[in-house]
Amino acid sequence: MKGTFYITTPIYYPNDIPHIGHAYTTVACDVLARWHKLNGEEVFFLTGTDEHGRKIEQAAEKNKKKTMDFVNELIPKFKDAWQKLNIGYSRFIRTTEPEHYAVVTEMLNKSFANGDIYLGKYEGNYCTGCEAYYTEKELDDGCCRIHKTKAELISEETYFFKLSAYREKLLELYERVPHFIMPHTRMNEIKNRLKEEIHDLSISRTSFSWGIPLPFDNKHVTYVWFDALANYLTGVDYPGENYAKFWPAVHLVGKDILWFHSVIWPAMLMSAGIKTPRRVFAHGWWTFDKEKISKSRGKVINIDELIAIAGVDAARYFLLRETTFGQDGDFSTEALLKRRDADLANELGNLVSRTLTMCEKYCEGKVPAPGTLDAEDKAVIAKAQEICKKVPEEMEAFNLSGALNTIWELVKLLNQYVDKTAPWVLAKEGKTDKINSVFSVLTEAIRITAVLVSPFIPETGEKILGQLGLDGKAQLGQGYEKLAGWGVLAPGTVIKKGAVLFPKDKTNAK
RNA sequence: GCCGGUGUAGCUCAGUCGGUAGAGCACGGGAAUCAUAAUCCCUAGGUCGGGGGUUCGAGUCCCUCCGCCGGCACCA
Repeated sequence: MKGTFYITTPIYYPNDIPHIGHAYTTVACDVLARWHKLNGEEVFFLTGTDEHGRKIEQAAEKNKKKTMDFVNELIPKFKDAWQKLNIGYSRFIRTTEPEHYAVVTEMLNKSFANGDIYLGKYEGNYCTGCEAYYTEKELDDGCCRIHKTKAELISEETYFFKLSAYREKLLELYERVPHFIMPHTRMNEIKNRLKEEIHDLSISRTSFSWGIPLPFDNKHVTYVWFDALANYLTGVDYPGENYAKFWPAVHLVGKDILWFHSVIWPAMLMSAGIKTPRRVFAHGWWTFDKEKISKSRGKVINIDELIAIAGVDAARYFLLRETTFGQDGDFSTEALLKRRDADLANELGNLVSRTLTMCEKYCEGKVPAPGTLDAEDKAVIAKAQEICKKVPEEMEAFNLSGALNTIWELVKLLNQYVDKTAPWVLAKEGKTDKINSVFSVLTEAIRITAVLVSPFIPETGEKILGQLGLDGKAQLGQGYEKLAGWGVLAPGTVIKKGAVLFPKDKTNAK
């Protein structure tokens, strides 16, 4: 084993319908998890749901259900979505699990014992209709958007966490771990914000009861922070074996919740005497046909719709290739189909297809032993080896789109190589030595491509390996060093050209 | 308002330590026929937002103006 890798998605609010935003974070985590697994590391990949809070409590009431029953009915939607998207998580955590209560309680007790939690008064704009506080920004001219009534300035007793006490320590953390927050511009934003004064954090409520009671005052229920964020510890059975093995985690989050993960969460951990996370990466948002995603205006794409357009792998590929990882992107059906057709069907799919067809025709359907390798053959091998070195560097920097770009350099090179060597001409001329070299190089380079691509589009990766006469799953478990080497595919292996990888004629792949 | 970023070919963007501009896509032309009519080759004369400065020489450094974008966190 080469070490461990622990990656998390945020826990999602189960009241939502899983849509492209959830899918993006989750797929990106899945790709990183698969990559590290491919690299021979032991991987723990956590996702789940955040099930406490006033909104859930109210939604359950509205549906005339017991809160727990109501929540239970919402969870399959998420699990189902992840299964369809081929997400290989290690654990699906729910904040309503008893184990989680224990972890949250312990963290609260530790912070309390440290003197980081104190009783105070929270003052805010309160809408009686919603029974909730709102920030200035969330109000229209001081009025609640739902009830259109003036929010009242009221105060209530709540416990605070001394976030302000951790300002310096957080800044030190960012200095000590240069890539703690990524991308770099986000690090700057957070640092700048922290240069100013920060307020302590209200961590309890008395206005609802669906949550975890404070261990030192059970009139109060834990408000989001200690509850939701602590899931990352519960996920690895803190303080048990998995925790010892996998912590600290890499958190992948949307840019909207970066503050929580890069400021509040590390401060909480410091207070509880627990190691801070390894890294927090904030990705961008998707627009839909250039418009902000909005449920009310129908500008949402849920996961079933996403997959229905061009299949699972095309969807996964699109999300990670279309936009530089970390920046915002625009989703449209046309753009997705274009990616599927141009990159996946025409370039990758067709490369496999033309190679295997010719291999059947000119090499009796077997991987040939190479003939004498000339300069142009060797150039392809050299490039493949170079790419095998570059991709891990990009994955290490979480540059997922960059990694795909690099992999496609190889795909493009191989199509060029086919055209340049023109095996159909070689066949007419009876140049079997060169033909053997060409198909030896091509099949091996395609094998490498399949390996590189497998974290992103796992189904396709395995299919290609299968067509090369290999057992895809077994292959991918062998460790990157071996898989990225040249000469793994043994001469004489019988290829099995299968169905076209990305058929274009149907708009519905599945 | 404060902080930060950005403005480069029709579109999306690369441009490292300053030395007279690059890629992908789209468009146009051609080659080839193994393949999912897929692939490959050729074609970009863009005042590098405006102006000023430093320098032998500036997308590349400095100043200034204009435009656009992001952050300003108890938005669970």
